[in-house]
Amino acid sequence: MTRPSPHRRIEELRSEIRAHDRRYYELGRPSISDDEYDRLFRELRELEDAHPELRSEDSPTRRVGSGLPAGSAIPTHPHAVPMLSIDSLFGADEVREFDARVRKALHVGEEPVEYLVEPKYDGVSAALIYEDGRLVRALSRGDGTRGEDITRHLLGIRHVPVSLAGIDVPPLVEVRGEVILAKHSFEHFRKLRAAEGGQVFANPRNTVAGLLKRLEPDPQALQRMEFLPWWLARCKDEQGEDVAIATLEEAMARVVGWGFAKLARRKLVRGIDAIVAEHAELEALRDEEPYEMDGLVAKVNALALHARLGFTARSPRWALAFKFTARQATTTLQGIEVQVGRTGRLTPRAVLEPVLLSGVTVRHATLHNLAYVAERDIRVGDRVLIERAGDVIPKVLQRVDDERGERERAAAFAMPSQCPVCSAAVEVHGEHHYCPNPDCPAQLRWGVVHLASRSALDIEGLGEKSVDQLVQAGVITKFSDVFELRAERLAELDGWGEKSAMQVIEAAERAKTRDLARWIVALGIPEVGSATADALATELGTLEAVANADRERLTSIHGIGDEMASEIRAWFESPAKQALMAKLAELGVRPTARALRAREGAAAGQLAGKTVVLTGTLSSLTREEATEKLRALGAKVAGSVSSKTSFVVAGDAAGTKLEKAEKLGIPVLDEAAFRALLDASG
DNA sequence: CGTCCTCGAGGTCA
DNA sequence: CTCGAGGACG
Repeated sequence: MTRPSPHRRIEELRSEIRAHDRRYYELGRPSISDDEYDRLFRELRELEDAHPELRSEDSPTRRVGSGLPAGSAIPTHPHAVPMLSIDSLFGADEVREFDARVRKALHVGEEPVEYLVEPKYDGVSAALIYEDGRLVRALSRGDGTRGEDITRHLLGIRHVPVSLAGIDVPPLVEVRGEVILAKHSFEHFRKLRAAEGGQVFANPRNTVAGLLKRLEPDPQALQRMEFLPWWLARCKDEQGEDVAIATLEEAMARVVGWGFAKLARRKLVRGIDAIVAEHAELEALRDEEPYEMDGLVAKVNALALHARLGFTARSPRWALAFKFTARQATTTLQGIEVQVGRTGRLTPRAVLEPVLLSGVTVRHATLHNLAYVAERDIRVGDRVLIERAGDVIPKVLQRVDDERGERERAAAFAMPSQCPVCSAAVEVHGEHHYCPNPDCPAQLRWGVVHLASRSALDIEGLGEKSVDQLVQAGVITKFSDVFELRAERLAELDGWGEKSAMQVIEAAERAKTRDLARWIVALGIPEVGSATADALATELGTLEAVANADRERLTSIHGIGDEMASEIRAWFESPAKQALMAKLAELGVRPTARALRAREGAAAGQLAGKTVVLTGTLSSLTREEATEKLRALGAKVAGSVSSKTSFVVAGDAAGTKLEKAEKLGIPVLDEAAFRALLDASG
């Protein structure tokens, strides 16, 4: 095998890397994996190191920061043209008002104005200054009038041309744009950092900001960042006169011609309705975009009109930012409560100044445990960044620095040493704190809620609210009271009419003979959830058999090990639980025995041996129904995607499970395909 | 020992 | 729906 000469190979690598760079941008997706890209890049750098004579100014490797010794602080320079921010608007009405103001100022009557519209990518703004086609300086926004010198950082970024392409490059050019990190790069980076134990940033934007603030550029990290241009701030000819350019569209075309990335979603529209429509379209595409975007930016296209419209103190009058509903928000932490859960676990919970987040007002958010709070040094009074995980559960991501600088901060959060509900001395197990008192009212409350919940006995009319009330009133003082509710007693309480009382009593009555697996779940044995309950039910058949099974029998069941067996034995051997069981039996509780042959039936199903994962929302049936149907066909329905998953059924708004399935190359069925499968097997 | 999987916990709103 | 912790298993 003949080996190409270093010279040939270097040229090959350079052009290959440039080609990937280009595809990476124009398609918004890499044509090869990041690792593969890194490998090519490394090979090129090694070859260049070995053959200094073959180095070239325009090699992709020249982008990487040169590693000069750092000064004490990043120097700043003035912006020749102030770097203002664009006014953020939050509703179609505000956008229409903006347009009305523009048309009034321009005296164009009803004539629609032409706007250049593009996604507002969530990154960090930067200005790149080129003299005679060479990058001489890069500045951050700073305070708008002066920016920090981030030249060495920007040189390390792919697609920031060191020199502008083309023959007719004007002697002075300033291009502004956004330094961003694609979502998949952020993920990669986050995992890497977490593995190294380095600082982990909350989102791509913070990551970029953090990396640009470092005195010493981090070449590896910078290589993953990208630059998307959004404005040509200056373009001067030899005489120092503005080069004649009529529209923003034309200006951006030039920028692309010089070698900058082209925004696939930038588009020219006429009139305000088109902007509103584009906003809706982009918001729908939000999850599919490779970059985080938080809205849309629309700018008046004709540059002559920019001059006529001018600026307010803070922002240009010819540009608007139309934001999407926020998914992350910053708010003030007003307090930290400690909740006691069903298992006695103490969970700190953030009390927040109410803030609007993806369409809902968030007042509380989880703080998980003491370690989580301590690691982030979150204290009452801090400004905190919150997000709804999977657009559902709010959580506090991190503390954000207060612009007003360091203030006196509250004391660090500490877990109480006594249970906030029953005052029992708190015990610590690993990361978690527990109230050890089995009679703690909090445990009773959550225990009853759990027992009545959908996945357990599904007793209608016994939600959190009513359980609270009944526990408070002393109607429920132990689990078995649920099955001894009396209409006369309920009638004494507020909000309980004859009808609702009857309904709950009947629902409880029906619950007595619910399926065995549900009953096992309802008991609330530690470590025993629905999967384990299911296994116990199918293996042992009756509640008595479960209660009497010894360790050996238990651990012989697939999915049950030492730990679970101990918990199960301990539960059934505890005198209090034995009393409970006796009482339940006396009250007529007879869980419906599980037919042991259910397993054989399953084995014969069409989907026997398959593991299926559901994600997203199906429109024609609920998750439970889908799960049941799949089980009936012999499939195992798992909660998370792994290499063992046979296929994934993805409904609307599918989340990370879908991504993972795609990454692992696991087949994905959409709802239609899933229905077809069910029909074919049914 | 690493990988897979289950458990448990946590908002708001209709 | 998602995440971390930790149990089960090969």
